[in-house]
Amino acid sequence: MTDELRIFRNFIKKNNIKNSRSREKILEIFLNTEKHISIYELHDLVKRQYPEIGLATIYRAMNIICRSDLAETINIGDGVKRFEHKYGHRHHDHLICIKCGKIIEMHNDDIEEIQKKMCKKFDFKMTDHKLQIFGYCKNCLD
Amino acid sequence: MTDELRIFRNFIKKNNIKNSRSREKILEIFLNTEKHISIYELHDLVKRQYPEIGLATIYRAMNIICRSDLAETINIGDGVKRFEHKYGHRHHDHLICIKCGKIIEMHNDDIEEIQKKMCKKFDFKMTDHKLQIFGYCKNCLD
DNA sequence: TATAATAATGATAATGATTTTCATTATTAG
DNA sequence: CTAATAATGAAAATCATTATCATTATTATA
Ligand SMILES: [Mn+2]
Ligand SMILES: [Mn+2]
Ligand SMILES: [Zn+2]
Ligand SMILES: [Zn+2]
Repeated sequence: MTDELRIFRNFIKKNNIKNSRSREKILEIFLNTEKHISIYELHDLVKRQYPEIGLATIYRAMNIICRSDLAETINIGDGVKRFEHKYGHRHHDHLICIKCGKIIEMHNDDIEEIQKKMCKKFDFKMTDHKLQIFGYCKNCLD
Repeated sequence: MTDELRIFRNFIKKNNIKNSRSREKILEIFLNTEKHISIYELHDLVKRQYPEIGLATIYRAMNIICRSDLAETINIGDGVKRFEHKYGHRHHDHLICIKCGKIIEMHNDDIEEIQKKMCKKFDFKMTDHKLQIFGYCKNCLD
């Protein structure tokens, strides 16, 4: 059994949620993609193997998967939530190509440090942050 | 006439848009608030002086005001776009209190510099970026 | 294993922000 | 002043997401 499945089942047990075949299939398919994936795209993927699974079930499953800390959402401002793996992936920021939609992941410790410093300056207790850089990726520069 | 009104009328002229009383009133009221304001809130404000102005007109006006670079949108992830002044306000990032909704503005040149460096590293041509830090403001810490 | 309690499901309706449509009104060039 | 056309408000449409509800699946326990 994978770490992720173990974590998921633990979360299910701890929260008086019942097990469900569908939900574990959704988790499996989500974990097998490396995209920043929307509900709609994930539903499409899931339907290929399990055509009977409805959209609402994907919403409900991804909600629980996020609460179990296996996924988190990103919002690039186009009105659609996307999901990415959280387990085994350290915090990172995103470079988002406004032409092709490509999302590049990056991390920089200095930025993180300065952020903390700025929070201290404003007596602000940070719980989370997101840095998104919009522009053109390598391939989309003429 | 204010700088802003001049810029606005120039933009109107350059883009074959007709002048409109309502639109300039919306602009005026928007410029008189210093909040990060939603369409709904702005409509409420506008209705006090001009009860006949409809919601769609606020949407249409703010869209043009943004295109004229007098305003820009921020999206703090609650599904509602907010607008803030752009003219005469340099770029800044936001600390967003997840309890009371307060938005603190901050700017740090080092962060901006590192961002540019990271873009170079990935051959990415930045057009825009946003950094949002979520947490608790001074007043909301117990 | 059978059963009762209850959570999960899919279809569909509801919601909320935003956009579009359309008939009417306002602006503007000539 | 008039014709052309953009702007308007009301209402309908759209789109992502959430809630509802009757049915099905899971699970604890008798
Ligand atoms: Mn990512
Ligand atoms: Mn601001
Ligand atoms: Zn690209
Ligand atoms: Zn606060």
